[in-house]
Amino acid sequence: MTRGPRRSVHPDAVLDAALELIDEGALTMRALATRVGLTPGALYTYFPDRSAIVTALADRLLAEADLSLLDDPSLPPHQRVENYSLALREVLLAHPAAVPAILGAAFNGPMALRVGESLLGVLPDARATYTVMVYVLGAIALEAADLEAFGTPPPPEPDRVAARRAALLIDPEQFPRTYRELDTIAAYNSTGQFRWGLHRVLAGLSGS
Amino acid sequence: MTRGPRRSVHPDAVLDAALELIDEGALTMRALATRVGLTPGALYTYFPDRSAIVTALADRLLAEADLSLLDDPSLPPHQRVENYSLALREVLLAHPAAVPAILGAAFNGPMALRVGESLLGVLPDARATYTVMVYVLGAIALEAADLEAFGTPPPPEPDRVAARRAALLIDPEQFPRTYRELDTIAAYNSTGQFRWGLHRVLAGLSGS
DNA sequence: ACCTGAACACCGTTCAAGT
DNA sequence: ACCTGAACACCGTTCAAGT
Repeated sequence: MTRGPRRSVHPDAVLDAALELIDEGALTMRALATRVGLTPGALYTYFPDRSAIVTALADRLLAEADLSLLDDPSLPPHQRVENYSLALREVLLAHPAAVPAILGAAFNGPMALRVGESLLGVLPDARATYTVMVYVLGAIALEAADLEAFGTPPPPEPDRVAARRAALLIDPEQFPRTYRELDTIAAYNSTGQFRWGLHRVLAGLSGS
Repeated sequence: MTRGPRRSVHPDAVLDAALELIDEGALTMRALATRVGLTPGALYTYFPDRSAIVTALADRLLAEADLSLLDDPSLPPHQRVENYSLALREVLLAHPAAVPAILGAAFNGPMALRVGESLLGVLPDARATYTVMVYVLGAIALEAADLEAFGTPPPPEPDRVAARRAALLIDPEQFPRTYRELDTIAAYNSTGQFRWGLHRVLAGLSGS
């Protein structure tokens, strides 16, 4: 019974443009309006305010990670969690500037609910589920912050690790333990470290 | 040989005022200048720009958690990590609005380096150290985001858990597992969940 | 060096008026 | 309902000029 669209642009097109602008470094209502061919005031018939756009965007980004990775019955539970976590990490790190919004806003959104429900099907109890979410989102948040320091698009991971290693100038007298671990520290923000930590976390949750 | 101060206010006083304004909900250069009795432009003789203020503030906040908790030789390593983590959590959750800045900025700061060095004295290897930092900072970030939804000062933890529980209206048909765990989910942002998860993470790291 | 006053180039949001 | 044009009340930052 709904009539044809009266809007000149689809709300999803607004979110597309918003994500582009976040990736480019600055999401403003004025730039967003220009990009979709509207006047700033017109955006307020699509979303009540700027924060509603960011929230909607965060939830949509969360939806891009394939949730069915958690359901594959042919794989052991920990493998499913790892597969989904890696997928989520990839999706979110493709848009590092949007990550802070996700931690703040979207984990109350509708998609976050679905993620939680699926995770509960794989892990022993709710506390374990939350512990994994904390680790995965925490790692992604720290990586995203670091990633923003590089250009856009950022150089590949090995180059980033090498650049970080070269930038770490540590006084061995003052920070002897740090100095000894510089190679590992330079690789903190890497897929390898992410997986290593996730394995340890899951191991700890199994023994409970 | 340095002469007496020529500045009308100490840089630390600028940071004090900046933290107040963050806690009140909005740190602007203009409000900050007014609070310390200056004109906005004068702030730029103290800090090169707004982000430098936020970075300095984040590092100072990090310094408020007692690092010596990690060194106490009379306690087992895991107990020391827990004591410090709880102290850091308390310091940061007292200023939830400042937490995003800490994740983004300060973990390259001078104080972050000292935290890392001390942690390396307690935990087996650098990868384990980072895994703990990810868990602790991730949990604090998620809790801080939630805490900002409450007033200032926020109600005590049990009241917050109860309020969250009452707000969780879940369809048992669509989200059966979530529905079954509502009490636990309402307590995600609590000292108990934080400690439980930290114990599991540390257990996982011991077995490596 | 530190600070003021004033300006520049922006913001998010509102709202009467048009279609 | 959707949109424009214009305004309101802000921003961070710069800079000549004063001390």
